[in-house]
Amino acid sequence: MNQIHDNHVDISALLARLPLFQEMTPDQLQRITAQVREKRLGKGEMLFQKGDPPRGFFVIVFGQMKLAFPSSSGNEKVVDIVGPKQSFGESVMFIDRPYPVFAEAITDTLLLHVAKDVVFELLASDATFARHMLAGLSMRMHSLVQDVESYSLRSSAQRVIGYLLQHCPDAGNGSCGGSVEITLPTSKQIIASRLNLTPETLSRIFHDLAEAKLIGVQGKQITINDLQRLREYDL
Amino acid sequence: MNQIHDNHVDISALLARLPLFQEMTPDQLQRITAQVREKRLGKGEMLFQKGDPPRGFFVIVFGQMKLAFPSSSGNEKVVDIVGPKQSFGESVMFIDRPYPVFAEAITDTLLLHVAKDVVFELLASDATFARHMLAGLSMRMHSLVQDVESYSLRSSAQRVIGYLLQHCPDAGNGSCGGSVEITLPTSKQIIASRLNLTPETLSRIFHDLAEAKLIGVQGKQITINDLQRLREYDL
DNA sequence: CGTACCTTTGATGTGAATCAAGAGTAGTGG
DNA sequence: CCACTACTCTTGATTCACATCAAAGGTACG
Repeated sequence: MNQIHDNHVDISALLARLPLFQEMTPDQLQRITAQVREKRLGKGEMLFQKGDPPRGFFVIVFGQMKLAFPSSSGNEKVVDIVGPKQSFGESVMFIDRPYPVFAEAITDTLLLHVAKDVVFELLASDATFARHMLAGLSMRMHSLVQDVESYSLRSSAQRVIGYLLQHCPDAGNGSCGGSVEITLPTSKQIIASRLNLTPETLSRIFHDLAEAKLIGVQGKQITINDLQRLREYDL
Repeated sequence: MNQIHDNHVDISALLARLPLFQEMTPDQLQRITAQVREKRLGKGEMLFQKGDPPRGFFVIVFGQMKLAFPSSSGNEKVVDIVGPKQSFGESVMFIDRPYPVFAEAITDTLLLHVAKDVVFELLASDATFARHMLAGLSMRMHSLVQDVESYSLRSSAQRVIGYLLQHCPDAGNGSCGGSVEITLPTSKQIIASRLNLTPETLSRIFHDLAEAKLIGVQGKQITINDLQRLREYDL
């Protein structure tokens, strides 16, 4: 049975596990939960379009969403791929602007929608919440800035390598020269767009890296054979 | 006499004019002011390097700073050009990370430094301040996202045109087809980097636009002859 | 088991970078 | 005030990384 048809979700428990709502009293959590709306989307369904007015932010319970710019000539630029426990749409809440991207479900997805006014109430009453919110936004800023760095001064191969390294489960272990297994979170075309590449280019880069024995590719399974050498690989 | 040598600056008055500190009681403002440090930089001086630990954020009183990524091979990527009344460095305060960019004075500059702990105190005591902070960060996120859109799916000429349109004094007036005068805020090489272009390419684009009678270029003075047609210009 | 989409591979094209000079322009000091 | 130095900006010739176009496998799913 598909998860999308399970109708009982413990919203409070889900929210409590998010960094944003940590350190929250059960009472507060209760008030939030009462105001949260569930939203189910089938694969390929649109949550909002670029230009729509935001009324709150979203948290993914299960599934995957992509945030992207539409573009004339059908192609689109994926800005972010968002998975379970992650949230999106916070920042536009705080400025009176329409969404600058659209959001589409990559797979069947269950979302929670937290209304804007709940957030503003919490902000007024709870300084910890404000700090968490600021930290969350700051994190997102940080990754965006990293992306800008990638797009601006790294080659396509370097961006792919950077992506693989970021997605190593065993993060930060510099001394380990062994092999690591990665499962790509979604299709190669979406990842290509996320990295500002065409699917063709991504395919060729994977091919080249595999030929150089740096990685192995089998569908969505990527094996990094030599973390050290991959990090140092140039061009 | 150069402004950098004027030694008396009314910090409170300056802060009061920033969106971030609007709606603040004189008492609060006083407490902040006491904790603010002035910092003077000569043209070309470095404020911080990529990798330095942040201890607060900065506000520009006069002058100009550039925020940029260093890069092997001398070239650098300018992420932002910041001018008077604008602030920078807020977001890294909220996450325990080093600066992802460096900051260098483009001209002689006077800055105010607001220490991290002052911000956290205010955050705890004043929900309005928290909202302003969130709004400020959100604005910055929004522009970064716009930049990503530009870099990803606009041609170099489109980015230049977008830049010119953004810098029209008479913003938002769609019906006016007349001419507008713009003064570039800094050197063309820095603007080129900001737009992810080489100086050569920017120069050629200006040349082409001028040849098409869409703009006039005289040093830093750009005259937009036909707003309408410039907006529609394609390639 | 066929249709629709994702992925790979090859051939070709092109936008912008790079390389290389020269032409302003601006600060500096005699 | 002019010469000297140091940039910044422009212009042209050439190169290159990546996109585009085209077509053939793979894979998944109704």
